[in-house]
Amino acid sequence: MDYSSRINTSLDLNIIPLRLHQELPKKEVEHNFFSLGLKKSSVKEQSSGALVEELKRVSAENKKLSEMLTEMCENYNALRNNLMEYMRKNPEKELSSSKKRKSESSNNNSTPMGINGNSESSSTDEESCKKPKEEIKTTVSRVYVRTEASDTSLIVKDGYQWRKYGQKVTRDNPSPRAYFKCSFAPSCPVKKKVQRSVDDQSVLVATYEGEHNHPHPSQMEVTTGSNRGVAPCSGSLGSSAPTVTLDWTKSKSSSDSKNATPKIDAPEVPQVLVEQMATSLTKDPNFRAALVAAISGKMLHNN
DNA sequence: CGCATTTGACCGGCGC
DNA sequence: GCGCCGGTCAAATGCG
Repeated sequence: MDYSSRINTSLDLNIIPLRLHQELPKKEVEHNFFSLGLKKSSVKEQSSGALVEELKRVSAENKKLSEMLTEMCENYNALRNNLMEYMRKNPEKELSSSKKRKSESSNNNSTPMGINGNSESSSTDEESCKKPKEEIKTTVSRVYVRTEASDTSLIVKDGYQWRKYGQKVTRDNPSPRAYFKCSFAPSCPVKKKVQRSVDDQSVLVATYEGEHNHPHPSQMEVTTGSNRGVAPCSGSLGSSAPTVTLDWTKSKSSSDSKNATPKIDAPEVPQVLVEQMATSLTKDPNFRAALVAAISGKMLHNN
């Protein structure tokens, strides 16, 4: 439940070796990395020994991080189960501050979670009896994407190509909602709606409807790093529910096992969390510097 | 010139 | 039946 009291999620794990972090500015680390080969052997041995030491430490920290991640996932699952239980018991107590249209509330019935974007069609158990039309098997998933706050475009780069066909200002959100169809339409029936979050203007909420019936068109593009500008939104959106951003552009690199099906279905949460952690780590310049130092040490050690 | 985007009009469902 | 609202259409516009 209260992660913060049990787990330090700040990633401040002393992963960065103090020596590198404090004594050596980043530039100096890089400089050493490139000049290591020119140093005398004694210095080399000394520094490589220290680096091996640090490498061990980093490995230990990595292990610790993995354990924390596991625990966090367990806590998350427990929380989710509790919420599901609660919602099952109080189905009519939606967070309906403003009365929404029936169709919408039925579609979004499973989405307060935000995660598990699978929402695996609104036609699961309880809602199916409401409207005959709902039986159309459209899978609805919701994805949160953090963008630059100044970025006014409602573009979510998920690798697919979309054609915008409309934009509306809805009642419950002052920011406009953009409507997109898959550019493979009409053969591909997938639509998506993109709107800024009411709570956090820097977060785009993309709602996907349907499943692509064609392969991912940008397998090539993604490898060239076309995911700039889309950063995963870790943490919670608002305070009501834990939310997870699904960064579709990373689906290629995440795991080849599930790469075969470019479906809308959200990957299971632990995988997402792992990716978010990895992203956070790789974005950290200090971590990168330490990594560079560790790798160089390893290389020297092998030579 | 062709294609994508914009934007106001229109449609249909829902609540009163 | 009427008005509100979300969603879609399609003509106008912009861009390469």
